[in-house]
Amino acid sequence: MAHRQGQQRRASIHDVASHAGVSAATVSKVMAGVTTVKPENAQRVFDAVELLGYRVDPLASDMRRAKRRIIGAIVPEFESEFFGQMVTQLESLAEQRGYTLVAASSRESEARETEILARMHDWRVAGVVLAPVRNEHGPAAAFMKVNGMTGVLIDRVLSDDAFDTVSADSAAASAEVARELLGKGHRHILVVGLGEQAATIRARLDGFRSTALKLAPDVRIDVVLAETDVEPLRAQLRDYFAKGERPTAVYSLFLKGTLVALSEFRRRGWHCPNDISLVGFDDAEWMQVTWPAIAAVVQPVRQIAGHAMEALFARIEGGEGPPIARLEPCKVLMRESVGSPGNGSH
Amino acid sequence: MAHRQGQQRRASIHDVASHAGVSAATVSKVMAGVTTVKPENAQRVFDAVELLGYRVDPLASDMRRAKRRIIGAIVPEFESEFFGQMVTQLESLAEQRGYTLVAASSRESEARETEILARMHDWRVAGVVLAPVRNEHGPAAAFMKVNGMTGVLIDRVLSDDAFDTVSADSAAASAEVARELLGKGHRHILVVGLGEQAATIRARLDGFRSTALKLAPDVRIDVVLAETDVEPLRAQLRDYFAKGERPTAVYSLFLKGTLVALSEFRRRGWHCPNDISLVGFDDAEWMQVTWPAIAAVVQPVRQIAGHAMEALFARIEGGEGPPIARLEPCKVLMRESVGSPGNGSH
DNA sequence: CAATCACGAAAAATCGATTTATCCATTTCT
DNA sequence: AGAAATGGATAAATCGATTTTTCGTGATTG
Repeated sequence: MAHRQGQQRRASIHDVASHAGVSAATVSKVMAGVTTVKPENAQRVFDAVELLGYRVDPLASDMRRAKRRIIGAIVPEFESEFFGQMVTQLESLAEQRGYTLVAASSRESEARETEILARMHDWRVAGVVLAPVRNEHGPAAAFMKVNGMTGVLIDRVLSDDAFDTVSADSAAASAEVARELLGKGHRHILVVGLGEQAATIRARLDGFRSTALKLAPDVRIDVVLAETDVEPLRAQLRDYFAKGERPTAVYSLFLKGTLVALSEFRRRGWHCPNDISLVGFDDAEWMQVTWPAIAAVVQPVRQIAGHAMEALFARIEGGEGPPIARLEPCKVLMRESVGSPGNGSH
Repeated sequence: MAHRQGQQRRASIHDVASHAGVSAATVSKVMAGVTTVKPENAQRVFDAVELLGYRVDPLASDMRRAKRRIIGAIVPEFESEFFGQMVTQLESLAEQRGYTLVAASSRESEARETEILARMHDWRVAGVVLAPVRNEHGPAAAFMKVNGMTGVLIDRVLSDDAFDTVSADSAAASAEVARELLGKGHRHILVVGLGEQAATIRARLDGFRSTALKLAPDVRIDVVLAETDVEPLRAQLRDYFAKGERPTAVYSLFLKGTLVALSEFRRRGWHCPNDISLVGFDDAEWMQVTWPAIAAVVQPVRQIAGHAMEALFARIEGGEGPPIARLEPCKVLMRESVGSPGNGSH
């Protein structure tokens, strides 16, 4: 761990200045690419920089600046494909603009979310992409407002009076799922979800229900909504089926719910789509290689990330005007896990 | 976006000092929790801090410090469950010690890896957890050495002469897979992998092959190794099967390979385990809810993260001694996708 | 030929803290 | 009583840059 090279102090602008025989101010100008420096001196500075392996110290450099070329990203978790792809996209887009993305996860805690935000504020980030734990009305968004931070809210949000928002058009996608399922003849459908993420889940549920009822007023829609965690949902679902309920299709409003549903089907020996149909919000790579392939609503991650960054940079560069709420269309992939009721063997 | 509060300049230590009627030095001491301050003055400082909403500016505060309470984490990608869980764990462990974790992804590029590392060095991180793209001999580890950075290498590494390493015991896990498959009677096995990640993939392949050959010298082991990307692997695999090769089991050395194998099986209408058996390195949540459940090697993410952070903090706190290479044991879950050859219908 | 400009570079102020050196009152010791 | 020690606070130096101001020199102009 101890190395000759590593021991010596990092070269400062003054070291470069004295090696090049100029003042620190001149070095600073050369590094900034200012043209009012005699080419000869500039060259000596470049040589000294090369020789000493000098790099501008961002801590010192940024101290006088109001904002740094850093974008903060806060997501509820890193463990899902969705947020993993989201952070990857955001990171790549930030890099393209010469910004550095600093990512952190709130791990589904609003308190942590606000703490991270405060820290990012201390770091003077130029802007923040926040995927709130719950919705746009939490303490984190409030903190951003009070402190005049620049930011964009994504995913579990609908619209806000202070920040631009970008999210998947959950309601429209749910409506399409409703059309598909009813079109196949389903008249008893179970919807499973997790309540905490209010904004999105509500949109998904309402979008589904209203469209379904419009198409077939006699349709029966059961809802199993857990408050916070996955395990209670599993228990509730187990109870539901244990009571003898036999919907012909299940629509899961989020990925974990799809997994829970599948594992319950498995436990009971039900196969898709013969015994029951299944559609889930959120696609995953594995869903197209399983038997059956699982039908899913694909969220447009790239579009959400792209428009979020576009909106954010527009604000960073001083863009004015009322906040814009974008809804990006989803794609619904009806795979083999969905069939018509009554084709099964039970 | 414009708010009264947000407009006004952030309070500095001097603002607090003048409000409290003391010097900036005194404020600094109070903030640092030094006891040699008259309680009365300390109280006035606290009041002023409260009133002005003062927070220490980390940029200024850290400027004189050699190291900041920041840990950098660099992973090859954010999109897999494995690295998602890893970053989550690392973040949580850093938080427990009062450090902030800054995560970034190299997106499978060694150049980017080194750039990120240089940036983190500029930020004076206290230490780095690096999951290198390829192995411990890349430019990133070299950079860390030259610059005397404190760090730990994880995942795609075996051991290093400068840094502690922590990774899954790929060889042992592969050996166990070999025992399981041979025990079930398999004598023609295909191993699929991606070559770039040299360190790990090689260990997995060698561990499998040596054990298999020891147990049954007559076993036939085919290997399909793609260089860099997934699509070439898919093509190679397709060719392999098209030639009429019919191994009775496939062992995939990494998650994406498992997906590729499954999708090829699907294309050809083969079912596990009747037509062919499948085991994959890397577990995922969905593998236990599909039909059949997919056998997998579970990497001990928590242990790897835990020991990596332990080792890192030991070094940060000045721990000396030669670098330690840890191998964490994996668990092999033999699920339904593995059976005995010849039980099938083809 | 003296006065004004332009150019390039250096000196000094600044950013917001921390830390060292100093200073002033008391209190304690001889 | 005078010297030394102590507690508590402040002034000043420092970290490593950027930015503003100042300065000197040579070129242009009235």
